[in-house]
Amino acid sequence: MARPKGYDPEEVVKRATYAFWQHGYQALGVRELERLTGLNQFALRSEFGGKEGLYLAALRFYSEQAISIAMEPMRDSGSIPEIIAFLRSLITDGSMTSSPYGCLVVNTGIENARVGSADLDKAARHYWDALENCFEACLQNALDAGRISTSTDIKAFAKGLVSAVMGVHAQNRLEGKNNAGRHLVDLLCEQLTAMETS
Amino acid sequence: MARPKGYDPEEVVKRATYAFWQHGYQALGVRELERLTGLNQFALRSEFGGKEGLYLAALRFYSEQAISIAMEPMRDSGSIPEIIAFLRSLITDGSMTSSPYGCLVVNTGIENARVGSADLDKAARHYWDALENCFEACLQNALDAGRISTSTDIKAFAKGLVSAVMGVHAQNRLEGKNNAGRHLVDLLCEQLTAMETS
DNA sequence: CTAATTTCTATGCAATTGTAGAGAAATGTC
DNA sequence: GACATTTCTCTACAATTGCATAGAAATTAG
Repeated sequence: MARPKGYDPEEVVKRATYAFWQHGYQALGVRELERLTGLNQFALRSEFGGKEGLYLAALRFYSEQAISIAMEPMRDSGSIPEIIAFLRSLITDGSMTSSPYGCLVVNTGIENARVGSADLDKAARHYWDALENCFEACLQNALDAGRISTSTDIKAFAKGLVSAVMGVHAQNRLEGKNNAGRHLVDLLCEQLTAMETS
Repeated sequence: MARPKGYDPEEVVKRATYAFWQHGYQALGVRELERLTGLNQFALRSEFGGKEGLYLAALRFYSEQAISIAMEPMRDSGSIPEIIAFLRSLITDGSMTSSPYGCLVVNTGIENARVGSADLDKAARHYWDALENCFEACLQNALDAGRISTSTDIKAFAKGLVSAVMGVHAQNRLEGKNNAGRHLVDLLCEQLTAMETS
């Protein structure tokens, strides 16, 4: 009935994600993007809605992956150890949240790419909200279990951890090493451990 | 002997700093840059070496200002309170280290602007080294005064604080509010205070 | 006033940007 | 094999990019 596509849409999104992750949005031209993803110019428009469309697809892919995989252990019955494990995963080989290129969502927000920022802002906000909720749930579980002080401001602490995660990603990207932010991770883990044992 | 310049070089660098700070490097075209700085096309080349040259001048200006002003209290006889004051300045109106646009050095590093990265990397590294040294000196002073535990790994802690500062700036830029990173600042200040009183 | 020197304005240029259109190519159905 | 449908390649286009050249303008020295 029709000519088959010469590419795998999923694979393309995956490759696009890594490409934007590494180079950013503006610095990556469509021709280089086509080369890196194996996409042709026509498909970039017809299937993904051009450079901007593919960028949004990449951002959603990254976000979904990170939320469904990296944050998963924290979601239901997580507590302090799960937070610590997540923080450690930010600087551990093999984790998708650990990269010499930092975090796509952080990079996107800082580059402030002049894309139609409506969908873009929404995707970014959704990501950080998910992370904050995970931290908050874990802290609440820890509090319910009597493992941390009842005087702890859980919401504020969760927000603080989110910013710290951004710091780890930023440090990783600035140094081009996926474990450059390890000292901040250590610092946070020590504080979490101290909260628990006191 | 010659026609006088129609602009104030210092003022131009100042305005360029704010412009790049806000818009980033790539997203800011030379024509808009000229408009925002009051510069003309000829002067941009002859006096500053084009867009890239002005960018480097802006980065140096920002760095020098921050190092000589914001970090100054930490430099000589600083201790824990001086670190706390610096961290608070990151989210305080009127401080040059507090901005809804984050930090020029962080933004630069993350955008990974494809400028001749030799000078650029050097400027950025110098900035973070200066900050790390300030933190380290303050912690050393605190340790020498017996105000914190001798088991504290001062160098590691200082490095962790630097990453945390990046996180505060990132959060500020992502939300477009100069105090968005306040929860991380609170978290760090609490930890520093706890270290001191224990 | 003239000349010399520097700065400014105007125009343009080669390169790149993202996008678009037209015909060729490749498939399944008849 | 012919057709319809979808995908792909090729070319091109308008816009923007940063940069550069040339002549005009403004200032001081003589």
